[in-house]
Amino acid sequence: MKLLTRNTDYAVRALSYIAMENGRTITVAELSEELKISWSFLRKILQILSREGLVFSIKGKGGGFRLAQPANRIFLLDLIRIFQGLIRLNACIINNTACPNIRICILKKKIDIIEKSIISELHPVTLETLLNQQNELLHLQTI
Amino acid sequence: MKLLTRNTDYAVRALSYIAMENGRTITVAELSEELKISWSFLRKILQILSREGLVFSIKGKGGGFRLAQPANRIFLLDLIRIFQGLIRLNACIINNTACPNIRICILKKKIDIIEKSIISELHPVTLETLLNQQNELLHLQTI
DNA sequence: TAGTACGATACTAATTTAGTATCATTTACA
DNA sequence: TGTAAATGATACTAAATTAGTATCGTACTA
Repeated sequence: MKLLTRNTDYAVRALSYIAMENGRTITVAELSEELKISWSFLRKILQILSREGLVFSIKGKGGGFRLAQPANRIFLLDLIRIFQGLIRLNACIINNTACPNIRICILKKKIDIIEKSIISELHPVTLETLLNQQNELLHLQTI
Repeated sequence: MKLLTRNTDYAVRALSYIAMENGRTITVAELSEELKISWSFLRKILQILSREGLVFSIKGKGGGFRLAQPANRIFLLDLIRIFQGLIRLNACIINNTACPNIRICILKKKIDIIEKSIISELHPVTLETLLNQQNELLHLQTI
């Protein structure tokens, strides 16, 4: 059971990289090189991010991608939604054409609680959060 | 993202059925019929439960399965472990040959918290819990 | 107008989950 | 004693999801 798939993971990394370049336009080629992630896969991911309005794209020579939103408006939960769909832990048992077995239903409550917990932990996490974290860590290392 | 796979789901149902028959020996054929679950799939699941010591089996004519432990000693978390492996939400990102990107590491904390929350919600859930729940519900309906 | 970049989309490959089949062994009992 | 009923072990197939690639088209810049 994975909380984040590779898509999401790479999206986070790509966005982080772009964010740290302060408005420079970044090509997939550069991202791929710097992050050591397959060019074509990254390409697809960036296309999706663009379609979803998280980055905007500039075509042609000198083109590339920039953030379409400030880092504190880019939420991890949105990335998860985009690449993995809504978080629904109980799809299997509960939505399964009306679970034919009443004795499992106590689990629904538990699962709802877990779902809420996941969301409440992840809700405050934005691209900015992740970047700040990095700065803090870097700072600590220099002390 | 599923919290429980079908394996686990069916295991719970099968064990519940067996538990409610008060020590009678139950065949896979009966389980399959009553629970409307594929015979061969159930068969495999019961074989695993047997190997893992949650039920014991009686071979030959008149044989079948019984619980090898009282219902309050059969934990949902064990079933999850058996059929899905340990709950490890961060396998992808963190254990991934040392996540090459420091900026993701704040997620580790969050993910650990979520993992703990899942475990603490599910830890108290035993077969007995699930059965009692059913009794309560049935009771309520008769009032 | 050539080259560089993204847009759309279809395709393949790998992994995980779900489900089936088969042969061997044990047991009850007619 | 031998046959049918049951599980044990294990290998296999199928479906679904995730991961990754390829290709052709379009826009932009120099």
